[in-house]
Amino acid sequence: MPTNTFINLDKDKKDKIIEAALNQFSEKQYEQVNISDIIKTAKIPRGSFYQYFNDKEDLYLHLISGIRDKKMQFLEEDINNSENLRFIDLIKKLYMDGVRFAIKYPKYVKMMDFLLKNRNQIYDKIMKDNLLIAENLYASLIEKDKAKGYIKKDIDTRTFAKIVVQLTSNIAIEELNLENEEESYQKMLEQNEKVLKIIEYGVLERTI
Amino acid sequence: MPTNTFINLDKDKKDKIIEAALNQFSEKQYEQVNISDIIKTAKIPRGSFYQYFNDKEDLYLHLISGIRDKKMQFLEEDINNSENLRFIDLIKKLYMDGVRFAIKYPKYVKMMDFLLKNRNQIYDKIMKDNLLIAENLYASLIEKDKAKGYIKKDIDTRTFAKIVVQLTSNIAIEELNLENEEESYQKMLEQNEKVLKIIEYGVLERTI
DNA sequence: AATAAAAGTGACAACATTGTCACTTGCTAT
DNA sequence: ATAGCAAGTGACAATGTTGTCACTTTTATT
Repeated sequence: MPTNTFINLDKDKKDKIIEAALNQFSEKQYEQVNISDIIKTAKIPRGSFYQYFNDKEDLYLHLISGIRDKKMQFLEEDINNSENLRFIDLIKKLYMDGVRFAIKYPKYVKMMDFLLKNRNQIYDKIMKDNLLIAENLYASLIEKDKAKGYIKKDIDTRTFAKIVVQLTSNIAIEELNLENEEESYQKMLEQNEKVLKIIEYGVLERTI
Repeated sequence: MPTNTFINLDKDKKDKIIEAALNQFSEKQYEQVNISDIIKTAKIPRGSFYQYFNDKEDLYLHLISGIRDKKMQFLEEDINNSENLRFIDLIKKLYMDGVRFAIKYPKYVKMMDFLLKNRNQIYDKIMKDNLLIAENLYASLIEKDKAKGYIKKDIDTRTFAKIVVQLTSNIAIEELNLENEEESYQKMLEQNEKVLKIIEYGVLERTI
């Protein structure tokens, strides 16, 4: 956790530091980022950095926690309504809002992308739990939908949940192109549609 | 590429070096591996290393190329028979042989796993092409199956191919447990069955 | 204005790692 | 046996990075 000294800093200075860190972490993977670059960009002396944060990890976790808060604001409503929706429709909504989030905060998304694609200690610390929470949430919703007769009972719940976690966190992000927001948005949504269609109905021609 | 000096080394010494490198690269990600550890384990002097290889990347690419050769031996037959099989059955076979490979050469698989989960420059150099080749091969097979009426024509070929690449390279490997080969094998196959069943038939209850 | 506490500062030691180079050893062909 | 070439060797300079610490400056309190 950052020190109180950092918390009490005036907003401008705080922002400057966060911004500098974000620039680094959205361009390189965790191990490649070094404190020297951050303090150079933020124009703070070395000693100050260590007065604000324990080390690189401390700063990183602080950034991640900020991102998580922002993301929650976006998704809160969806999750509150999860009772009323079919699982597959909830996924669609979550996904659409995820795309909105990606467009609004591209650096956050790039930073999270590095995290997702770099399985290191920090990944374990942050994501293992989160992905498992998502997987568990999905699993319970899938079970409910099975009970309601929306989803085939002979589908393995766990596997289905894993697939959704995998695909939503991986495939569509390829389409994210910061140069052209509107196009990105369209492409990511389309990609999502196509993936979910396969999940919903399968690929095999019915030959009955 | 390794130098001739390395190529001409007697097999024992070569193996010792390869083995030492493999141990490192199957336990840590590329950036985390350092030459000092490798030469310490292989018990060769620093100068020798640089007489054999240009640098870490040179050694790494050499290892990868060895792995690729080994893997090809396993999959050759499957791919030669790809004409006669439905796409979905080819995937099943490729996958089963992939599992056999994983059991037989666990360190190779762990090393490749690090590569897959660490999107860096080297990943781009090695995998981008390979995954794209796989995706393209899959896409062409999917198209053929569509023509034959095995796969629904309104499925997006590219998306389907991407999903297969994603899922086959990610989900089942979680089950790899080097402590218990037999169990690993069973679990990985089961996991594969479940994933493919969802892809084949979809998850939605038919409510017609 | 004096004092104390908090914040800011940057030089520096400690450490880690890479690639080189001058030297040594071993091998081969005459 | 010896010249000449290939291979082996490890000390070392160069580089990069981290975290600390003694000192300075600023801010708050009386």
